[in-house]
Amino acid sequence: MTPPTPPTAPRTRLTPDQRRSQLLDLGVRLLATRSLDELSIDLLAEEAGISRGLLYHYFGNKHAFHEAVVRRAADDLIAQTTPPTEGEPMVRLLTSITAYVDYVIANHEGYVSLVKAAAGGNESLRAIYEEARDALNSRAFREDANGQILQDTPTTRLVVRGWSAMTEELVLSWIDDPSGVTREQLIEIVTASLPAIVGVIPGE
Amino acid sequence: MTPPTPPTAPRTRLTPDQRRSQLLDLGVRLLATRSLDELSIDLLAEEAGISRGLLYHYFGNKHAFHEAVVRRAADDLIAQTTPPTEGEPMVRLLTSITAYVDYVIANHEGYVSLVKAAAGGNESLRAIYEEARDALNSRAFREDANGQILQDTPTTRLVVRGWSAMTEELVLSWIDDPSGVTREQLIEIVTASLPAIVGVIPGE
DNA sequence: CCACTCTATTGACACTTTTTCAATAACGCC
DNA sequence: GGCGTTATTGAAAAAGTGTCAATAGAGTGG
Repeated sequence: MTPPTPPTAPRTRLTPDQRRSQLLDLGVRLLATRSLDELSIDLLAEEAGISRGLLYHYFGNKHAFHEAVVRRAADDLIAQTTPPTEGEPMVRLLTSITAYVDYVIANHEGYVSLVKAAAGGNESLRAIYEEARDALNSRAFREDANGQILQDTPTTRLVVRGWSAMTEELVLSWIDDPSGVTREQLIEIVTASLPAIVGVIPGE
Repeated sequence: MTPPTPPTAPRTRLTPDQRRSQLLDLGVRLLATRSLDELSIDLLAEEAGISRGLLYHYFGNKHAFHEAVVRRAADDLIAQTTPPTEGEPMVRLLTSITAYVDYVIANHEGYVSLVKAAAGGNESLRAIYEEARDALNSRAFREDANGQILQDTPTTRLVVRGWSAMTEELVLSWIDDPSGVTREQLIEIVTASLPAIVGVIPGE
């Protein structure tokens, strides 16, 4: 029941960089509509119009390919939510959170796949995700001419990790079912809860 | 390069309940150190010292086996953290959180398995996890003779979901690296942050 | 203590997906 | 227009999943 392959598809030859990019982009795109382990080499090769062998040539094995796709998605997230480097700290934080929320809204499917892939995956996948999240988190600590929002202590770091897990859960749950909460309220809740939680750290 | 299998391993015959238990326990243990799709039937059968066929006999297919493993971990969590039904609401919450934290400390492996599988898995796996988490969360809402802690509105539910994701992240991160925070402080942070976050919900 | 029966357990086989690799054929260069 | 480099392919091996008739523990009755 092989679909009648056009006699012999004319093979197109790209530069390694072009090909790699094409495959990663396609991977990210496909990931939005299925889970990581449903993203088979077979499927990808067919969608890309290439042989399976080529994928192995570029990425070595399925797992490495998945890793590259997740890294691509994570980089995309970071790139599209870069915060301003100037302004009042709280304003910068608000801007950063707004960018994050809007990114998740716009790339809902893809973001869910990223999170799922990372959470359910092995060490290396989780590491990529951790790295991305640290990049987001550290924005709350970043120091600049206007001073920084939070002290950088181990406990604060821990609490910020927690806050960021909460943020992720809130945004994703909200998208599933806003139940009366507006985007603005959501952003307000997320933003205001950071100082609220940090304020709860026991003095030493 | 097959390791020299002892001529023919003497087959041991257990009761179905014993065997099922053995396999589920092993499954939970193995899942703690690898991802769901690295938990192959092959690996499990080898670790258990049985044939692959036996796994299929008991669980039907790989997916059903995964589901059974996750359900096992979830049931264990619920059973071991039943909260008190009496007392001041805040005291009950504290007791409940303490039980949760101690459970995660004591059953780190099993809990990690549960979280990983749920986050990375499909609908049915996530449902099992959600069910367990709802059972924990609803304790914060449970009404009794002493009144309840929180109003039960959609927004509050949303925020509690977030809080609970934060709690999970905090406890797991803390176990990985306590960096100076004591168990008591951790519990205090987690407990105090629930009212702190709820207090941040915008009035309407 | 020895069949005998019941059923837990196995092993070999069919099928799907991943991985390997020698052979092939685009494209740039002379 | 021929030539060399190397991107790309296709076929076949390997690994994983699922099926099922055949095998052999372990308790039971004689």
